[in-house]
Amino acid sequence: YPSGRLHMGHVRNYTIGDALARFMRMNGRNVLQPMGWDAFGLPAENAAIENRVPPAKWTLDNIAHMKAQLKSLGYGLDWSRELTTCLPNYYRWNQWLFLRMLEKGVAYQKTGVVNWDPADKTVLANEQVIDGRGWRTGALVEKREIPMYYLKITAYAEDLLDALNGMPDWPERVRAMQANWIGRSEGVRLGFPHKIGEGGVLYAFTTRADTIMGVTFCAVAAEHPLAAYAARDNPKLAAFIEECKRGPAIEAELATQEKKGMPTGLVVRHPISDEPVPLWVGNYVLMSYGDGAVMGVPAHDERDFEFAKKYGLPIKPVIDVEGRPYSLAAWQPWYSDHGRCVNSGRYDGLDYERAANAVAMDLSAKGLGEKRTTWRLRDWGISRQRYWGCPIPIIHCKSCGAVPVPDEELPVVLPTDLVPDGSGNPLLKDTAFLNVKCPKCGADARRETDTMDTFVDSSWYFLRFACADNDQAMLDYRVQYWLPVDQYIGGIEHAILHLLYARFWTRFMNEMGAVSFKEPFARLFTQGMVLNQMFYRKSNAGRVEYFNPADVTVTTDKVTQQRVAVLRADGKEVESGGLVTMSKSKKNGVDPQELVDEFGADTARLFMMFAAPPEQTLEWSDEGVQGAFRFIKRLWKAVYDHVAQGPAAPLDKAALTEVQRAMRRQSHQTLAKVTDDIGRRRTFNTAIAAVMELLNALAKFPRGSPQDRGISQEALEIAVLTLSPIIPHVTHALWRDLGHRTALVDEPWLKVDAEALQSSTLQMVVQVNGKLRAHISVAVDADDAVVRAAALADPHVQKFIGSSAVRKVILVPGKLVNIVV
RNA sequence: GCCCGAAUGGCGGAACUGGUAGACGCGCCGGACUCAAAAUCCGGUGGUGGUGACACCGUGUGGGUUCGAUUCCCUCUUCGGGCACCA
Repeated sequence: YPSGRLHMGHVRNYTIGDALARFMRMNGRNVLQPMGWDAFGLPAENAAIENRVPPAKWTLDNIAHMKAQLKSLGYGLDWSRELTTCLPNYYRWNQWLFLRMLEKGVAYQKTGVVNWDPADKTVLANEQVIDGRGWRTGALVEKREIPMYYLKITAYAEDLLDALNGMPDWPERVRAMQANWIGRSEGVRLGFPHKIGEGGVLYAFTTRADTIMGVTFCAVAAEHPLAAYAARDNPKLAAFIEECKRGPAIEAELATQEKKGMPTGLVVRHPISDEPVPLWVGNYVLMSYGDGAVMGVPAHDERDFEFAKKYGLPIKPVIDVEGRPYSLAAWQPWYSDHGRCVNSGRYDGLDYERAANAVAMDLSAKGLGEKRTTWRLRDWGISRQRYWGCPIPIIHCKSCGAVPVPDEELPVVLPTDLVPDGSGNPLLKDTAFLNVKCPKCGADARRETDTMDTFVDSSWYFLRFACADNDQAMLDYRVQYWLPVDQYIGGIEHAILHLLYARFWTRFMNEMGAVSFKEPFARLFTQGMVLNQMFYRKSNAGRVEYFNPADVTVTTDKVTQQRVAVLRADGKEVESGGLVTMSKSKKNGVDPQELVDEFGADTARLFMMFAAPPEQTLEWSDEGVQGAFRFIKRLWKAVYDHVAQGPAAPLDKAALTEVQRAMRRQSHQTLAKVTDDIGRRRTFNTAIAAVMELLNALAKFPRGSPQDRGISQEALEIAVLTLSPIIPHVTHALWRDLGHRTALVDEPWLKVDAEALQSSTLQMVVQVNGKLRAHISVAVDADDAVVRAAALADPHVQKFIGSSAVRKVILVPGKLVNIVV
């Protein structure tokens, strides 16, 4: 996202990618490393409001600046394929594909709920709602229901879930998160018949049909039709329903709010016993999951238990968990474990599976339910009531309704000169954009002013890199050559939404025959976040302002021992928000430019790769930058000291001393380790450490004889070549200085000399009762008896054995001997 | 609240498949060089006790499995990511 300047997260991401690209290239692969700008979105509108500049200008200026920064870091990017999602030559294909989705019924219209700021008269993103108030106005945010477009990702839920099993090159944690997000639940849908209104059946989904005889109430969501019916002549209930509807739209807040409910005064009938069951409205029941209703079994569900306790509803235990006594006083976690049915009539004695099957069969015989699979995943709402996004290609006509824009009239071009002021979508005031003729009947009509979620832009951009120059089609034959992406690199924060949307989108394109594959990313690497301190102030009205940590001083109060953060500009206190991801909106990003200016791109790259393993969260600190810089200087000096003595003679491998053989062994061990660390493990930090060790060893190595010089030459070549993916500039120069005429970037990766790795002895450790007591040196081909004898013979080992009897000797070949006494 | 991770010296981290805890770097301490400082180079550096050899303790907490646990299992704590309109 072109936020303005690169931050350390970018440097981390692109250095991993560039180092891998260079490594793969040297290993003979044809590598395409592209770059593009996810250029629509909220920050541009916020900047526009603040600076009174059109989002287009702000965005394109940022792109120019950041492109220069990327170039200064020396990334090997193919700029001929550069993409910018806010330009019509890209987003026209969003519109084109959206129309295809409409035709297939994959895109459809229904109402959805949005955050409404009554002061600014505008829709707010979740990020812009803080403690229920608008972040600019501080006004209490309301919920509004409006028509929106949705994409039917739920139709792909099963395939999206099942395919995760065939993706071994995705991190386990990401697959687990996606599987849980899709959330397949096997259970029973059961009906509670009732005579409310014209009568009917209240349906609810449960994964615990075995507890059905423990139902003591039913609860529906505030949006449920039965709730609305019950509220018709019950003002208190109507008020409660309104309160629920105004409540939070964010799941995290919904799940942590106090559980509240109110009886409707109505009853439904238990589907098995036909007994009356009171019907409640509960703020913890989600209309978007299952049927918007739950059966209340307080004895075996923690939420229901809390709810029943609070409102004095009966609690009826119906599951016996290994004979453990049930107490009504307080919830015990094992109450929700599986067990055998009790107090359940004909189900008594059945275990979970048998009981659930029996209940499903009985319900099905009565026409009141059946087994069912329910998904947590919801359809993807893509409408945004916002200016800076891809226009949804729809025209609203009074007589024809919502009419798709004909393909030949695409793209619907977004005006680029508007300046939003924070109060509503400026497109609503742009008559040139707004007023059109209906494509069907020709009458005056109005253009759709909603734009698409920016996740749409990022759901297929990787495909477009293969054919960015094609202005006739969205994709072409070249996609087949390059895609799917061999190595995708992104932050762990994208584990669910972005990656799931891209997988869904690729499936739709596969169905259309546009691509031959269903999974867009063969290998996924999730880099850890770069964190920094975050500071903010909140006004009385609820407005929030963030401050750059560089402008804040943190001290510890001598009296209270509490840490106090003060903004240097005005000397007044700010609140600490702890360690969070670097982001533009929180103003806590660190610009790598200073690092590049002071130490150069190689130092910035080396330091970032050395600081931590790339998958791990990294708390930002520039301590240690000097170390990276120092190491590059040491490498430079080592090469120059070496070449100052003239060209090295070729090695005679047959006539090496023990010291020379050891040096050669380390050189090739280092080459093997770096190859494995980059090629397989992607642990650049340990690869760099290995080369540092090699250089340390070389510094102690004699350099008198021609053979010594030949070994030094080889060691330096290995060091320079293996570091080149990470620090390409310095190593390019040093490679030439070492006497090569070809550019290092075009050299093939070096091969390990197996002969150099050979050694006649190896070190083993000896433990007594699992504690390290001695090191022994044994011949590589020594058999177990010899190793065992050597271990027992060690005087230090003998001391610890003393007069005890040796009970057992455990021997791990090549590693250790453990003597148990 | 739910889902997914993480926790190792003063600091960043290493230990890849249950087998030498602390590689490598930063910082710090001592020394060399210098009129001096910086830079550079050499040596030391987990804690406790000991002149020393060495011993004991030590990987967030508490438990478990094992000849052996940073690594596996259970419990808890803290921190980070996600929770559908930040991207």
